[in-house]
Amino acid sequence: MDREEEFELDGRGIAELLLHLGRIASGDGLVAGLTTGQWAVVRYFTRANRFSRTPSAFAAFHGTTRGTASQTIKGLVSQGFLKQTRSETDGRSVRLDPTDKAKAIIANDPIEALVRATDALPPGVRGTLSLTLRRLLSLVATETEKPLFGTCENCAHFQDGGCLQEGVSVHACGFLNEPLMDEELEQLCINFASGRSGPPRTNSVGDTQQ
Amino acid sequence: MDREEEFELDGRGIAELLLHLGRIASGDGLVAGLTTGQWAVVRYFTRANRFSRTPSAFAAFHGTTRGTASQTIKGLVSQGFLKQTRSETDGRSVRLDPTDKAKAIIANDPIEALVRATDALPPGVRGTLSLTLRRLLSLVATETEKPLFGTCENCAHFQDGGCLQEGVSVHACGFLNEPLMDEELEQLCINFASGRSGPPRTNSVGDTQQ
DNA sequence: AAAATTAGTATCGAATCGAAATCATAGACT
DNA sequence: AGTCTATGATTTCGATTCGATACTAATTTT
Repeated sequence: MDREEEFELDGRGIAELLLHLGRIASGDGLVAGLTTGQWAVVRYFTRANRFSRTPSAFAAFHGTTRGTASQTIKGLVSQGFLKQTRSETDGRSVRLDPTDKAKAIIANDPIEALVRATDALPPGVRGTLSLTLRRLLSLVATETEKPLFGTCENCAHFQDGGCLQEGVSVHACGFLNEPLMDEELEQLCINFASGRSGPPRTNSVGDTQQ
Repeated sequence: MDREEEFELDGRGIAELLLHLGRIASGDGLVAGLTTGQWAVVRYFTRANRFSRTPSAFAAFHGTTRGTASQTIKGLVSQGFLKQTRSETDGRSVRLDPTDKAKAIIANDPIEALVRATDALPPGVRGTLSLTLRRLLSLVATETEKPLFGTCENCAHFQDGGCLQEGVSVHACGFLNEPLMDEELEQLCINFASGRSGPPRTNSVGDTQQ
């Protein structure tokens, strides 16, 4: 059935291909007035959870310095894509939330071509690709000693309260001792710790207070 | 058997993951004295075939302007990583060949962490990944109207001379009307045209002069 | 209270990049 | 012949980026 058979590259070929694809997909310079670096910031702050929406967390995520991150963020704040609020518990820290303008411009993200191409993959292939890329990222992040970001779904700190009552679930982060809202469970977190392997969020045996 | 099950992202999640992996894998700024952009140039010119080792071809490949490409190349020439020779057939064109110094430094390529991680994948997974990435690149390149580079293996211009005698094969490029050496068959080419689907390099039916 | 750590910002210089202009060669067409 | 257009490469310029460094302020540790 399938045309194109017998196409297997070595590790280096795949690594170069992956880099090239990322480069092509992120577009030449300015798209919709934002540079490649600015797009990365907007993407991050619309994807990260509230604990991770800080300049330092972004710098760690993106593998750059805090100085550079601070500068790029400053530009986006002045353009109205991010809104800065000081932390109430820590006088040094600031949190940056994406504005409606940021959420709107995501539709013009230059990587949309890659998004569409990926969505067009067969579901099974897409699932395999997720897993493979995730595994590669884990290996590379470990080797280069960079923090690995992830979601609650397979985080060791995640505490699943199970289905409490009437379809209302209670979850929490064991690392920060903070309750989590449902939509936060799939946001990126800097405090991610690999470990949780169980099935995703169902009532199984646990000591759920029911 | 496998731990981590049920991990499937949507198209956007995968696209962002892919970009992030590429970013992390290509290292922070300077590695071994070369910048990210310079590494991309060195990689390209050690991988491309002789028809494609020009500033313009690299610019097309990398999705940048000829001016930027020319500048980066100039720096690498003066550092002794590339050697420039003028074309004999076209007075405007120059060809850039990687020096031994370039071939040697590839061992310190910052993407080696990703290369190792990819090599550690099971062969089947690696094959699937090759195909998937290749397909994504093809879709994205088409949509963004960028040239798609590829190798002779599945190029429509490839003319397989078959096994002529004593294990000596004769191949040629139908687009440039040029004979091809064996090691050139797996080098990147800017004149790649998708189309050739047959099995890789065996005697089948063709009008081979035997 | 002092020292060390952390979060964020500011500054500076080098490098990057895109846009536009420039130059030389090649090819097409009258 | 000649002219016009297209192409390959380079240069220049200005804006931006980035990393390194220094710095301020708040927090934590000792």
